[in-house]
Amino acid sequence: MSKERPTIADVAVRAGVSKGAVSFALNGKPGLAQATVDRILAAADELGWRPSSRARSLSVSKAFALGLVITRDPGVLSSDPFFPAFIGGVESVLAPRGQALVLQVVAPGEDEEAGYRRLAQDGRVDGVFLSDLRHEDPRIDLLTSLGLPAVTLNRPEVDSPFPAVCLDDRPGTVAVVQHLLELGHRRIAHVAGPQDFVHATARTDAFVSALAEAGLRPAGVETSDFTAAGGIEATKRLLALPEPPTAIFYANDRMAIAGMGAAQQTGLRVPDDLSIAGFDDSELAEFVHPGLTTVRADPYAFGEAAARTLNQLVDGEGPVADLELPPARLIIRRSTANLEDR
Amino acid sequence: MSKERPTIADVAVRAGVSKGAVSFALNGKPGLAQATVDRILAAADELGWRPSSRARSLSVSKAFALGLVITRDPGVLSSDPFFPAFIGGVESVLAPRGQALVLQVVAPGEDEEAGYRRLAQDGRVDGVFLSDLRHEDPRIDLLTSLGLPAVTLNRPEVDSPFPAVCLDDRPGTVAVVQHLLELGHRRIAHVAGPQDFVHATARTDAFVSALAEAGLRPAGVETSDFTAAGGIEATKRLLALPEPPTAIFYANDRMAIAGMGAAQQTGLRVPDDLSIAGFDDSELAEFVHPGLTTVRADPYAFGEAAARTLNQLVDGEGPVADLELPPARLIIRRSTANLEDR
DNA sequence: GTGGCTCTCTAAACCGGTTTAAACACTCAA
DNA sequence: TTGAGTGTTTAAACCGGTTTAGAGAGCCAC
Repeated sequence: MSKERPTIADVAVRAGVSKGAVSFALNGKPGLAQATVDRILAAADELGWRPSSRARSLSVSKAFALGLVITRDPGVLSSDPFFPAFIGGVESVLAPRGQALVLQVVAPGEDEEAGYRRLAQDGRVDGVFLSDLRHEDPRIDLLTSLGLPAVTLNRPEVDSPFPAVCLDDRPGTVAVVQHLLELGHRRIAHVAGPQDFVHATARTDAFVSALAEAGLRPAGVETSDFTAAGGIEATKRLLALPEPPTAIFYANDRMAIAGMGAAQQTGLRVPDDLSIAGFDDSELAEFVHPGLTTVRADPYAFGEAAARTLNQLVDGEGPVADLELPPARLIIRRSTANLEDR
Repeated sequence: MSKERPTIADVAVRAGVSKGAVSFALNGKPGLAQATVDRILAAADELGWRPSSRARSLSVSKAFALGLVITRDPGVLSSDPFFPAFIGGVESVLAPRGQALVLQVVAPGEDEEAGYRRLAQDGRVDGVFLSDLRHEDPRIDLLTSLGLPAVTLNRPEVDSPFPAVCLDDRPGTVAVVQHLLELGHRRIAHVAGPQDFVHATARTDAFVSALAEAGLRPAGVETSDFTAAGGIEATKRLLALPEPPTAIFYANDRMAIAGMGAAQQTGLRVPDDLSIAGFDDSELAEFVHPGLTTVRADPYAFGEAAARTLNQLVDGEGPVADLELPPARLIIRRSTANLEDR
């Protein structure tokens, strides 16, 4: 029952033309009589022929695929709201073009470099998305030397030959701080992400400088790791300070939700005793109790934009411009409240 | 600086042999003198040559890639703890073999069939994982007619020519019910997943029959959609019953956590007034307040097993047996408590 | 010396497309 | 009648591997 797939030669025979003619017709190249084109396409249709991407890949030296290497512990990845939505956005661009997305998950301990190397040297992808940028990110040089086109998610600090698609976290962060200030908070702390990540430090920096603008200093900044467990630890340390904060801004929702649980466990009421804000607007943020004030980005649109930009680069039609997406914005829910309300 | 990649011909010249010899040496085929093999491998090494997977694909008619089509709304996918971990497990098998994972995310409304068709007809993958099995799942027939090897995640109800890798949800579900019964609960309700999914009904059925075994009937069964919003709606309906449940078992953690928030919002205390249990043991389950009693499967191991099985099938060495993984098991936390404790 | 055997190795076909150079058919102008 | 020009089509090379049939070389036995 596994009918052999027809090849271009079958179509050629059926239409009474040469292989080359079929190829021309399929790709809309000029030089064929319209009648011939019609006849060829009809024959292809009748045979249900679709060109083998394997053969095409070989002859045009393109993979018709883009790659995404996710360097993250699979366990932690589970509850990361970013990638699934991002991938959805990427797919929405790739699918209509007949491209595929090649995914690679490497645990932090493993050889991340090897992941990119494999993708490049096997010629499996035409370009990759560079996410979770780090300071002095070695991957920029790696990809340059591999000759693999890439798009960076946000702008790296090192000199980069690659276009960047950017979603500025800072306005959202600043909005959180202002919101908390307006509510009367003065002792505001921050649970940051790992400081080797550019986006983590961006949020931290924006937080600190927004406070500075109001003449305040952070009530505490705890560096954590974006995980729920880490969020709890950081929360405990902050609450144990001689002058504990009245509000905490977390660098992601997961830490915020976990931190909120930890605070509640110690008997604190949120938001009466402690205001809490997160970052991501993950699905649960709206539905935990109380609903989490957070910052919403649009990872789906991020994925779309990144895929489009990477394709522009891969297609090689002129220089590719950086792209700035609408910034993340504040979503106010019940987890933050007026300091006087208690 | 983009040094042209060396080809097998370059290696052949350098080693002073024919292309065929290089191929033999690389693939460990017999018939070459050991000295020659060494010389060839050395030459390949010096040139940094790795065979192009494009060319290999074409000549051996294999893609060296497996496919996963995820039919789910990207927004909902965000907080699904299953796939990322599953993919991590798959990768752990694929990476050492030099295989790639091709991912496709299609929104429920879109043409899911087209997703599989593309993967098959483009010859992009050698086989696919069939997840989220549905009743009378049309994809079994589709893949059969496409001639695309597959492995099903759990056993489909329709006759299937594909091996199944199974992780039984029922023991975990039964354990939840028994746990709640032991705590003294008699009015136990269930928030189910969409009943067109096999795994959703499996949990529901196990729930109902476990209760029946104790001579009880469900205090209510609300079918929902695995989302946080759906979990809240279902919870409200259950709590509005004339005889509301004292315990609710949710078909996944996301609905459970959201439902817990909803219950708390109405003034109910968890677990004092209402016990809550989930399913998945997602990262947040441990850290919400109170910690969520739930059922833990091992999606990473699931991914490993599925990838191994699919590769066996693709490699075509004899019949492939179904595989049964250790069942999910109960994790008891603070969200469930003795009925008398209040 | 010849046939047969084993051990190495190579030339060439092949996978299924794309692309280039050239051939062919036809018209039109000189 | 010839030549140039235009439009259409094809044959063949090519992408970079794998695989098959067979060529040589060396050795042994008869």
